[in-house]
Amino acid sequence: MRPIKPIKPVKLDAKERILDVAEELFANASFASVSVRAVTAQADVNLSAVNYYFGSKQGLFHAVYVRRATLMNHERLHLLHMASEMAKASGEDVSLRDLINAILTPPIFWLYDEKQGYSVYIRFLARSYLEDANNLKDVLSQEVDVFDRFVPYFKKIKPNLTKEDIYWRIHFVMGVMHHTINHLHRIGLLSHNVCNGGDREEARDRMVDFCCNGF
Amino acid sequence: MRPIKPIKPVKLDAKERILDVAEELFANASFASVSVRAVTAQADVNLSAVNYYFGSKQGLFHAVYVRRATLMNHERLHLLHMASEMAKASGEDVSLRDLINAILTPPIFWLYDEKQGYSVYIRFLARSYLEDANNLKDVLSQEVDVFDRFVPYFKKIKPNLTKEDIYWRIHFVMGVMHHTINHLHRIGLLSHNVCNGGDREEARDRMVDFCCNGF
DNA sequence: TGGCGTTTGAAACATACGTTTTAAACGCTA
DNA sequence: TAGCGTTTAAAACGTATGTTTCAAACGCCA
Repeated sequence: MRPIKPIKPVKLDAKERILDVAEELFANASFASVSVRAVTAQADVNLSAVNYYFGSKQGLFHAVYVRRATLMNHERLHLLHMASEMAKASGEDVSLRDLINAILTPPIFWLYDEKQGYSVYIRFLARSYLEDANNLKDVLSQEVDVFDRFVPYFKKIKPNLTKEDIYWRIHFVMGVMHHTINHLHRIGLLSHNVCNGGDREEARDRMVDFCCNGF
Repeated sequence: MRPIKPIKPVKLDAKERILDVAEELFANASFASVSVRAVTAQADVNLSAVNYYFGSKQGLFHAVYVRRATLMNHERLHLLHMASEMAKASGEDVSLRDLINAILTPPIFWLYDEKQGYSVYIRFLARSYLEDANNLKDVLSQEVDVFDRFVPYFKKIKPNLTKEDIYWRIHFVMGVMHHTINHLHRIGLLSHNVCNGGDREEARDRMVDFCCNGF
């Protein structure tokens, strides 16, 4: 039933298409409930392609993760760096708001980014936190490294807090973020459609406000 | 180390044992990755029992939920009621801390309750938030009803907040809670074992502090 | 004790899954 | 064009799954 076949097929790489589809499906359902067949069918690719390119279903999952993992944490560190430079120039400390901003802005802005598929990735990432920890050891360790870079700044602003306090509060900030990401659509139900969560600046600012005060 | 064994074999109902095991397995892994066979084997029950008692695997999942669902929300409303009575007696408003407390204390205390299996249920509940929304329509609506009872109290304490503000902040409080429940073990990794998250009062108080300030 | 509704036991069924296999088709370089 | 490594195609394999079946065992009440 195909129409006239074009000379050059305007298709992305099969590998890339598989990653896109897998990202989307894994973002919306658990690892076990997403079948390789569903991925390959939706990516318009042969069933064996997944095992060919990625070795296994697990390999595919991991590949989806690593494709964009470091980029987001680099964005965080970049925001931290910029805030640090600005503060240095004006002779002040980095503000608490800057720190929270640097942690929350990349994921929440990605969440609303429809074009490049980052939105899907963020939901994928948030969901994958609940999968078996084996798949995600390197996910964790990378994020831990990033937050370690933030701790001294928190400590400088709030010298009376212990490291324990700071870790707990970073943990809560992550909680606000993950829950917002996973259940953003639910704010409508909770509020009887008073809130809609459609504006990324609003969501970001509300989260940042809440977390700054919480800290 | 049980004392003398009574004459009647002290086995729980098969039905109850299935629910206990399913609760535990569903708390630790996704719906699709938990097999009926794993449940029945661990519950020391025949394979067909699940379909006999609950009709289907989905039915079992739903039964696990409904077994303790209303109780927790009743505890929340009870705490709200008590705080309201105390406040009335002293002629004051219910404090913000009382409200946050009433929302967070039941789940977080259940989380640390080893004896009655409530701990497992709380993790089951938090995880089930990420499963397909179809299974959980009544979960949501019940929780929404409970929080609606809280809104007027928030409004009275913070009259300058809009309803929208309040719903967003309740949403964030839930985020802190769910993330803490799902990733409590992770606070150790994040903090390089500075924090351990072993004390329910500490966890509760830290969450309440954070959320009170955030509000 | 006898009878009957309820519960359990063991096996089988049909299906969906991840993975493997084998050969054909493709794309590039010599 | 010939040759060869890479990619795709289609089918099959073995296994695990949810569910059904049907007879045996049980528990209770007359």
